[in-house]
Amino acid sequence: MDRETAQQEIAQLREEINEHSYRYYVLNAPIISDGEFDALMARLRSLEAAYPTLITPDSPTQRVGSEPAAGFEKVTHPAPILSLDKATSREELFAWETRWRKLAPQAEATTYVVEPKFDGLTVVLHYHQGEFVLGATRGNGSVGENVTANLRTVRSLPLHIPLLPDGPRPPATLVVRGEVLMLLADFAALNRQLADAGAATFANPRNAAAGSLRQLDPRITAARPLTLYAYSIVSADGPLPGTQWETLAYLKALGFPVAEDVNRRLDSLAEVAAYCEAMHDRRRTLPYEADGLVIKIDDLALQAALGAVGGRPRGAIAYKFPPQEATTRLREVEFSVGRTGAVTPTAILEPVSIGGITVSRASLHNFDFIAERDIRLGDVVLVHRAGDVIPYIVGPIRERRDGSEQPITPPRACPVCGEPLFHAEDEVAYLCINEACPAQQVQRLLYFAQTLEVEGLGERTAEQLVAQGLVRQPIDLYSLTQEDLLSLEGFAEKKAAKLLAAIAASKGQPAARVLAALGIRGVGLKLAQLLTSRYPTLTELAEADEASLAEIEGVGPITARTVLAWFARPAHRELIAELYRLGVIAESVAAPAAEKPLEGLAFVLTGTLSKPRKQVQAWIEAQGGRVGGNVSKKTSYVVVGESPGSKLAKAQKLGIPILSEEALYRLATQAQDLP
DNA sequence: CACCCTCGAGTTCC
DNA sequence: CTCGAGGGTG
Repeated sequence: MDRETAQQEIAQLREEINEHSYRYYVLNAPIISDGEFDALMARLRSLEAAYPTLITPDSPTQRVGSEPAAGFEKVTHPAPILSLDKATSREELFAWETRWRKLAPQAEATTYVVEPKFDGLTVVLHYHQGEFVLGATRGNGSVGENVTANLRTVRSLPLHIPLLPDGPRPPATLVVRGEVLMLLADFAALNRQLADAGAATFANPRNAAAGSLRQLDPRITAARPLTLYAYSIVSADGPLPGTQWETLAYLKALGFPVAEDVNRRLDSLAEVAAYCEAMHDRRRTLPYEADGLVIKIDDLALQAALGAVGGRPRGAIAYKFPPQEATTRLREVEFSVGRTGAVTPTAILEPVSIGGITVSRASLHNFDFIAERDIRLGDVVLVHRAGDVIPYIVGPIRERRDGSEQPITPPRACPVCGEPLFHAEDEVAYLCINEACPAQQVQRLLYFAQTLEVEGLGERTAEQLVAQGLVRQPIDLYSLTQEDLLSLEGFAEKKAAKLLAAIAASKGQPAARVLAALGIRGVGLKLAQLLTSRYPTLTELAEADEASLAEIEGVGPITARTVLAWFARPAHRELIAELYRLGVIAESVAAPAAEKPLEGLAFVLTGTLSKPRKQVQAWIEAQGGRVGGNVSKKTSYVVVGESPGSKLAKAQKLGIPILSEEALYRLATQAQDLP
């Protein structure tokens, strides 16, 4: 191939690749597969390798990052980046409207634009004749740093505009403001990758984005999954839209990603306030972190006329969501003993309100978790709510130490029974290995009752039954009498009869369920089903040998050994026999081979469904499908209910098909009709 | 042997 | 929801 032909093909490839990137990153509607896209890139790379002089800085291959810079140059922004006034309530929003209306009594416009307040880094992007020539960080608002080389590696940043040939012609010079951030799914993947490599992880997506953008070596930035959203035009030589809403549309037409999922134009502040409040719950379904919303007067001329006071523009305001994290003091650490004997540390916190609820406890998971984060007694710790629900300790605020903080060490003895704890070298957990430990007896009983769905047997009752010596192991439940129960505090005839009935009703269960209820380490419902699919009765299972157990798909040598060790004990064999004798385990009846329309499909459920999630899960499994906890490449469908969680975002990112609950039921019936 | 995925176990608050 | 462990895979 001669140079000229190569040059033509290179130009064509670049155009194609840019168009497909735009469709993928900005329009979210790719028209070719990832594989085809990679092939185009590979072809371009090989041509450029053959003709290195044809490589230009705006080539899509150059997003991989160039040589490291010695430091960042300073860049003076064409207009200072101001910070916004804040509002945390509907009242403060209305106060803001009253304020600006006083200054512009003639104004009739009541139209506002609401946009996400991204938790990322503000960047200023300069284009000359449609080419991206300079990109800077916010810095102190007036002077930022030149991070052009790093920004070039951000996939969703247009290197030249417009991206589509039929887009509007850009002005000769154009300065755009936007936000660089890391999507939550990308952040999680990056942290997993860093952790696996033994490197330090980032505390949050914002730090990850900041750390990635401020790398002196752009090749590192290139390997980090950064994303851009644009939201305003700082300057341009030529006519510009007169409203914020049109500006957003114009930016999109030029090829910039805009946050269409959140952006709204609303006709009154009452609607704005309602939208803000509705976003409290919706924020966690966003693919990125946002700590609030930005509200701007749509009319840009009016915005400009209102000016700024104290470095804050009057024509816009930031609405902050109620915080989902807070700092508080770690007062104490409590140690609990689970049914397996594992000792779990729990932080007792100075009560603090996070996102509307008061948090006073949080799991510390294990002692490695404490050591990794260097969490100490008396520390002020940062607490957030994982998935906006479960309190999670992010780590200590080291700056707030006064030297009185004490290290947290694993106890030597079981906090409940006092026996020495066992810590295997290659395991994280500290275990109480005393089987008679009351804590374990209680937890095992609870687990058994829960697995067999014995209603009315809660923690308090379980504790009493064990403390009174009425129940040592779960099977003792079946010999409880009315009299026994009446001796317990809070039990009168009605409650006692109810519990006895519930215990009796728990008989006649499939072998798998009872096997799971026994609480053999590592054997839950799934594993129990695997085991009983090969050995339908527990008596047969007890006779199996290690090798044949480990042959079962999904059962490995370790699980096989644990199971066998359990069945090797005479007391346990006795227990199995007794469970059959009492009828707790039903004599196995071969289930009729049902139609399995969802065979081989993997589902993940998110949001509130019309029926309890468990019920939907059971139904899917009855149809032959599997239900997983998190979305991965292997997930076939994500079933979405009301106010879905982060799984929806992940599914969209991975391109996993989304089903409504109704569509799920339809899927099963349609499949049944297939030949 | 390093990855990715699934499962089990423990957990919070109302 | 998070974390660890076990199992399977390239």
